[in-house]
Amino acid sequence: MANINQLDALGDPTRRQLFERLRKGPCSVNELMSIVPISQPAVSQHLKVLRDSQLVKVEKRGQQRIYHLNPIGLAVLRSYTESLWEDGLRAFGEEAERMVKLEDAQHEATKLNL
Amino acid sequence: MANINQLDALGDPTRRQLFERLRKGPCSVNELMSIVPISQPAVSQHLKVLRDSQLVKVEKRGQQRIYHLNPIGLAVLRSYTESLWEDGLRAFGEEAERMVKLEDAQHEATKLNL
DNA sequence: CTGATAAATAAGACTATACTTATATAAGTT
DNA sequence: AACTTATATAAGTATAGTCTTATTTATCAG
Repeated sequence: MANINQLDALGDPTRRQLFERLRKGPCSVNELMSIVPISQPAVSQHLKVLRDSQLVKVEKRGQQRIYHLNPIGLAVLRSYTESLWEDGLRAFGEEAERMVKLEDAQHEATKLNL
Repeated sequence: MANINQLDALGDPTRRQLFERLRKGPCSVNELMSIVPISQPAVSQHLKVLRDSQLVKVEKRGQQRIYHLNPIGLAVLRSYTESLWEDGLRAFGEEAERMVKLEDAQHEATKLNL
């Protein structure tokens, strides 16, 4: 199974908060610090995890680091959930089929009880 | 921000293994135990997390519990990554726009250097 | 009813990981 | 060059969360 460590990266609430901020647009570490009640190093560590998962990338602007969404990780995650959804549809289809059969059976049963 | 704890649920590798098995079709706890090198209670605990996130649901069959994918959680996760992808496209679009501008500028510069 | 099998829950141990403080790097300012 | 601002890295601590063993609940077979 491939590297779906985007899920690991998003598996932490604090990291999700940072990530959710980045969804709205690029942001410096300094600004990211202000939206989460932890120290600067902690923020940097979270950002490293997000970077490693390619959900996010950095751009150097002077002494600042501007964080952005990284389409690569987003694409991986999307294609994963997309294929997952297909499996779900299949599963749900089978379920629906069984439910239909059950309904039919009940319908037959009902007719017999007339 | 809504309840995206599907991401918490999938933020653990062992849990992902179990979940990946369930993608292929329904499965009893007993069978799930065999694909992961941990005790039965540990498996049950993971399944509880997956259930709570609605990624998975149980069907009682005699003394067995058959686990299935649950379309609800899959749908939530999918719609989340879908909107995420849109944000990514927007971000990538802006980036592309900037790159185009940069190319234009370089093109102009090149022309000036003729 | 007794015993066996399947799974869940309880409680505590162990571990991974999210924090902290301290320090390093690197760019900008005077 | 010395000082400040912005971020990253290092190393150790604290804690959340993943395990374990023991026990409970529930269903089936004799």
